[in-house]
Amino acid sequence: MSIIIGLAEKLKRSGYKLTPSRLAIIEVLETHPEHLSHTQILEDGQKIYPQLSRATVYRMMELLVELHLIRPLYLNDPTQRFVSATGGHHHLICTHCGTTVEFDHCTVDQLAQELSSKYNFQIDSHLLEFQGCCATCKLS
Amino acid sequence: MSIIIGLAEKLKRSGYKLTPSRLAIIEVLETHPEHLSHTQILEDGQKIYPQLSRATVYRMMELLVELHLIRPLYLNDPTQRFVSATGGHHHLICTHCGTTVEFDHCTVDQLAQELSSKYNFQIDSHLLEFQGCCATCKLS
DNA sequence: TTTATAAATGAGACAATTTCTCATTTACAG
DNA sequence: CTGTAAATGAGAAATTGTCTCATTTATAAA
Repeated sequence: MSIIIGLAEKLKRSGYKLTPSRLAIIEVLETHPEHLSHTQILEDGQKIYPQLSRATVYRMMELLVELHLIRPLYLNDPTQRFVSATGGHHHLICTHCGTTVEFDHCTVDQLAQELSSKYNFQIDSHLLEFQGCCATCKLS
Repeated sequence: MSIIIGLAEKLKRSGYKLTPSRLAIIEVLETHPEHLSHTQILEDGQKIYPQLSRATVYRMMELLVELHLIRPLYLNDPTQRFVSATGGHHHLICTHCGTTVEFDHCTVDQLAQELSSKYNFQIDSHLLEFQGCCATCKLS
């Protein structure tokens, strides 16, 4: 699940205005478990707020990435998609059929600490993706 | 480093023809340590083989991804880039300035095994990305 | 409540990226 | 050498991403 709770509050708290466009985008993000692309967010957002424009979606996603609330990722096509940057949202991706399994349990915290001190890098989040072949595709 | 050795042999062995276009692309991939985009590969490839076309670059990258020889990734812009899918090529990405540090040491092998049996997934490769703030950006 | 103001927006032009088609060429097995 | 399927280049078309600017609006402060 990629549900991100409380985006509106976090935006507000950071000093940004809560406009109908932004609320529509947030509603889409909070109610869709998928890994949405800009276009999907635009289309679903327009069902809630028809004047929503493409430019606003791009601006909003850029803002949310800056605030570390979401994170861009690639799955298995050339489309930029987004997942929550808070909490573990990691993937097993089948490179044959594109099936994506999400898992939360992740064991890289210690590695993160080591890298952080080695490179003097403040680590905000991480993404772990395994690529391979799913059960179904293994049969064919 | 993102150097990928032996692409030509692997392609050949999988039954694909070794054309001048493909050899030019391979040469670019094998001699450039950066995370190249389609456009960069096209431009550099045309220095080796001037008639190389954009369509061929797209087709070739798609093929190499299918064969698990390279892997698409995002850094800090909406451009699709590629790294070797063999061996560890992981990243620390600064979300402020885009600086990317690459590291090889990775500690997810056991996790990979667990996931593999839990989901009956054959895992071919993985990608680990840490996002945060680099030493320079922390100062400003 | 009203008002002032910076922030945010939509619309659409524009630019870049990606996909597709199709006639022609080519690598390579036999 | 030859036949063949695979691969290619060129450019059209579609999609995705960026930018500008006149207008609107959320919100803080009066």
